[in-house]
Amino acid sequence: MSGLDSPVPVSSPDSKTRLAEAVRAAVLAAFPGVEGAAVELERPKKAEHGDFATNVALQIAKQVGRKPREAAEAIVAALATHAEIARADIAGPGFINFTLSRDSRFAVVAAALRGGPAFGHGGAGAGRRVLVEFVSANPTGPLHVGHGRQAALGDSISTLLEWQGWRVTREFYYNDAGSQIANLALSVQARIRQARGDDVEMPKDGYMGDYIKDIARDYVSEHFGDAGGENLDQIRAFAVAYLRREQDVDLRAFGVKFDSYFLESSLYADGKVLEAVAMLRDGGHCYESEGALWLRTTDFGDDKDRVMRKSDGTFTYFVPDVAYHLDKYRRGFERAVNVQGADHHSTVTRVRAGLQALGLGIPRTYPDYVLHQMVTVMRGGEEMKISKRAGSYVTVRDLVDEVGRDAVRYFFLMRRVDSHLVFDIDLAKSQSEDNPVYYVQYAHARICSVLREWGGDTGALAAADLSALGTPHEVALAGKLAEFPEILARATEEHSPHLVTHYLHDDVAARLHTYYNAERFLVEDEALKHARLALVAATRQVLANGLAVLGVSAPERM
RNA sequence: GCGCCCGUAGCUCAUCCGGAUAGAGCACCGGCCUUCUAAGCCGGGGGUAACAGGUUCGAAUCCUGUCGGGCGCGCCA
Repeated sequence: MSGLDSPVPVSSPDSKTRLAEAVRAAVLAAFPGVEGAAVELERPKKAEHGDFATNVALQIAKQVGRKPREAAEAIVAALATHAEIARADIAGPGFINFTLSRDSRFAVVAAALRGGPAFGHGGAGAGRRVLVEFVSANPTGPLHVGHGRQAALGDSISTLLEWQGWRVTREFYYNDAGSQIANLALSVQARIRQARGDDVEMPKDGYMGDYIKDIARDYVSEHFGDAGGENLDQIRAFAVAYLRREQDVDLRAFGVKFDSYFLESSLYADGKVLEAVAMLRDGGHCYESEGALWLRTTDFGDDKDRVMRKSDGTFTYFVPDVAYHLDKYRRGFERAVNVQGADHHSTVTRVRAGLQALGLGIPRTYPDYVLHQMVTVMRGGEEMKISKRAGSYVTVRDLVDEVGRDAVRYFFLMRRVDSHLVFDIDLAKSQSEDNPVYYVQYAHARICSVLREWGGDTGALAAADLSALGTPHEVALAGKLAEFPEILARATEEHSPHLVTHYLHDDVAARLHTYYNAERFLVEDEALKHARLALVAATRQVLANGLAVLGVSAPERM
């Protein structure tokens, strides 16, 4: 292909890295032996502060016994000529502001177009393995909105990790044997009997949603030998299979795929629970009291010790939890990320304590936890609390049916995980720029439309001559595009997809909008037209890649 | 009572491993404008970042305390 040389290696040092190294060298040249001079380059908020800024002079001023601005002058004087730097200015209390050359400013356009769907990938994971556990809903009912938030978060965090070179396994863990499942079987049994006219009560704390009646009806129609609902084991197996199937339908509609499903019961069947108990005992942190077996988790930072085996001889959930995470570690997952609701935060300390008590040298912070706050759903200015199917809560399916998968995913990712999320159904449905997902998708479709209207070879734009670019809008847009790989790297480290949503909306789509209003792209001047089309095509690529990380589609027409 | 999270413009939220004048959208006010898609544009008012201390050259950001809200504190999962 003409003009398309070998693709830019995505891991090659970019302007920022090269500049940081040059500044570090200058600092050492100006102040030999200076310590702790970590050169952090940041992208200033104000355009007049240039493309990059560093506070290194302020950091070292005291140590080297100079005023910050004097130190900054010395550093600038020591700075070797650098093709990418157009100028270096000292400003404010002692910041050094760097302005890049025009070529450097727009280098991102070719990088994004050549990188294509891979633009934004990084190598931090280096092929290591990570297990992301999320949703992990017990098969006792339809998925609720909290599970939806977990599904969106877990899937996006997984994608982010993949983009940084991690080998990711998405895993769904579920309890198929505990007391909640017994309760499910009893609830179905009661509905079977009620349906044939028996005067029976629902169990205490039974599941009251209409779906229990559906399961009862299907059970009866498929199990003629048990019209009276006598076979509780068979009912339980049927109900679990039924609800697992339902949850899978919902997850598929949501576009989430798991690589593996892990059953709590398998930990018992495979002897892993007993093995974990034996290991904990050998570790010397167990004791018997009041007829129960305890683990001294207070040795590892817990505020009280935890029961492992109850006085009735059964284990608490804590033991299989430890066995499960030991199993993750043994399967070769160097890291594990658990996405759960904040109501599980009390398990964090005790699971980690249990893993420490094994004495295997598992990292103290294994696994990582992403605990999200509550979700409430608003419609017509009022909180929506119930659904027909589930009875007492709003389901993922309700949301997806009403506003579509893209909006649900985007809305679940828009907020920091540690703040309460209000899902505004009316906003999610609206086709207006007030709706953030619509706004971002529209920006993408609009660029596609411009490129269609042009009708030229978009592949050739990667090699376009960009020397006609240079307006403030163009500089600002290109600068934001260049930030994309950094945003992804940070979102990965912090398990924070919301950084990507804000970046796409506020930084990319909004700037494109401004640019669109300020300039025409399909102008007479061929060189200018190609340069502008290359810039917007690069913008399209960034929007598409960002949406892909969120699991949201990037439509070509709207 | 104890633990974790939150408190930023009228509203919804960014910024938070310390940096420059705390940003964006909506709403409000004043002008202009009718499109490569069907997103109007420009300008303006609006802030004690809950509160009080501390650390620092510098605090929305880190630390302590107070107030307010959410969640969790069982031999339930």
